[in-house]
Amino acid sequence: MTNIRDLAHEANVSVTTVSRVLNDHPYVAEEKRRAVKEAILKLGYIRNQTAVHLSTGRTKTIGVMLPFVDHPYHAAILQGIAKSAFEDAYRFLTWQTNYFEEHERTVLRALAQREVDGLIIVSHSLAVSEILSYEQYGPIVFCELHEYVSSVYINHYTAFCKGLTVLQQLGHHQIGICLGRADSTNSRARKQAYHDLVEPNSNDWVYEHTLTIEDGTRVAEHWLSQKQRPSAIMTTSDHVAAGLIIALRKRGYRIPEDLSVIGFDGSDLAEVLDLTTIAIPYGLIGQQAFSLVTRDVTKQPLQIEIPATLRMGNTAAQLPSAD
Amino acid sequence: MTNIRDLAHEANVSVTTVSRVLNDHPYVAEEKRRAVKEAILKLGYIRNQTAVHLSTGRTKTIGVMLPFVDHPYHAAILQGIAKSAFEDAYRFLTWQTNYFEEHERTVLRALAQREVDGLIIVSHSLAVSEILSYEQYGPIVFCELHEYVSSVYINHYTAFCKGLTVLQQLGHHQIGICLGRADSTNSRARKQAYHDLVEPNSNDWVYEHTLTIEDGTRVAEHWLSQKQRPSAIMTTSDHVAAGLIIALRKRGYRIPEDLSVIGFDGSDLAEVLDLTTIAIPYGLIGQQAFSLVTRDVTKQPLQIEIPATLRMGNTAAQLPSAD
DNA sequence: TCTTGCCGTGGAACGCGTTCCATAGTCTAT
DNA sequence: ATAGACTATGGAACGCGTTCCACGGCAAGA
Repeated sequence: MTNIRDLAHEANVSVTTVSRVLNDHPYVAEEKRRAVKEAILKLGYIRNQTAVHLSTGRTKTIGVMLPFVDHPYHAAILQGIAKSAFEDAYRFLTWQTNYFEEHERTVLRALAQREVDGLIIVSHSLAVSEILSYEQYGPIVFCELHEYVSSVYINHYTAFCKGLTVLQQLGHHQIGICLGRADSTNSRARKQAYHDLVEPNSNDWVYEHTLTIEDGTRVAEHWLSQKQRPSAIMTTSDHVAAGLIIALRKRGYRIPEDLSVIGFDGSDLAEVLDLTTIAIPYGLIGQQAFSLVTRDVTKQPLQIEIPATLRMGNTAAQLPSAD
Repeated sequence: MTNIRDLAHEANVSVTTVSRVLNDHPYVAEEKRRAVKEAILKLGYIRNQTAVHLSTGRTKTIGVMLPFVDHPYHAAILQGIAKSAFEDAYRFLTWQTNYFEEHERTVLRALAQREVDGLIIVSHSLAVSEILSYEQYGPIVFCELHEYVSSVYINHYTAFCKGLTVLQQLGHHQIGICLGRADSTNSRARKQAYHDLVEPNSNDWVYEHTLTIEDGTRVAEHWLSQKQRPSAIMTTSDHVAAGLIIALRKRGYRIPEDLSVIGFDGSDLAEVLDLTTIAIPYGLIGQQAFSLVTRDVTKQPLQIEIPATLRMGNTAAQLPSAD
């Protein structure tokens, strides 16, 4: 493989000059610049990026930690990252952790080992403090809100409030909610919204550990088994809403007449099923996270809130008989 | 930053010995091994991977070229790649090309520049010959069938035949199909199946350029506008099927009574809508592609066919009035 | 006793681009 | 005329882990 020294020899210049030509530095006479370019063509030289990485101490690569690359929500964020990264001639490495702590540590180690210049943490199960102990090795950006830490986030409290308020405006008083992982930051915020706006004390209509379509069908079973049923449910995600709706329709129930349902995400699924949902611009989260992780390291942590908007479909309706 | 030479000094051994300890090579006295490990702890040494990459000439990283990271089909393949890569302590770089040729060339260049050891091409628009001209820099694996090239593929001909045959067995004679990109390898195979099994000559019921939910609604419009309508449509993807079905149901048509529809992919969407579909184990494609791209370079190209299976839902039914 | 062969260890080269520092010529401002 | 600034250019160190090669010691087989 021909290298920069071969080029220097061929073009009768120093390696420094070759490097300058390669990097479009000024201070190279036009004549020599041409000579180097000819040598590149003649010898079929191709820059070895690994050498550049070692030499510069940067890889122009950022790491992305997420639990599942093929969940619509995470894939959409990834899409935004991919877009921004490409525009800035950055690369990104993706790690799918399945929320396993040991897998997450692999990602952190990669940062320490200089495989990546920075990290975007889309979702995690490790303690934030453990993650932040790696900040000495490079910038870390979260896709959920943490104090004093760079983050791009959805305000799940206000987002859930939007959904709950609409249900109340439609006359619903008996409202349930679905939550995802029990102890996550997001779930806590959502639960808080529920307690503040709807049910200060009771958890009878809080359906936990729901994330997938199957979980949605489980919620349906649960709802069916209850003596006192909510007339509306604000769900974790469009997937859960879909599973819930499909399962109930199969049993002969009508949505929204028998149960109003609001999804969350604004995914394809919501479109197909004409779900009323809280739409989140996930691609934008990825783009903003990328811009945060690549910006000047010396700057203060920045927190960017991404807006959630209610999108009306036909799965949430006026309560037929107000009691 | 402490490096291997600092360690050698601290532990009173040579850098060679340190390297051996780091890599679990034999031929290191237990005593020295311990001394090195103590030095690592004491100095807080962390291996610099970029140096390893330069030194070994390998990055243990493979590149993935795909048009969109957030399309379910591609994300599912990515998921399989992520799983296998993690298991083998490999990394992967993803490039989202949007089918832009210049973006695709960026990926090829990355291989030549040794950023990655090999490439998985999930889908592409560049000519295969141009892509293969980069094979000298590392293994390239395709996720669609190409002669004499390592590929992991779905036999779209037989897969489509499965769907078409079922429709015929249900009594349908007037069958339409949806295709994706007009000139893609997959579309050609699917069209061939259609001409061989159903309509040797006519293209009246071949709906092209369909990929998304919106495209599905477009197909619905088209179908509605036709005097002679097919009684069944085999679609490009579950998304197209979903768009088509939803649009027709909105217009008051019944599926499958008025039109039988078969999807393709076996996605979440199919599950939700209870689509009859051709299910593809996309994760498996990713896993196999990974194992091909990382296996012994000297071996012959290998082609692995991934099976497609018909999954019955309730969107394809017996033709009510056989003519 | 001599030859192999294996264990253990280290020096030094290697992979390769970047960049600091020194040198020198040219031009402008004082 | 001279200090200072700018243009050009190259030598050599640097970043850092890997590995080839040489060498000494020791045990087993001939």
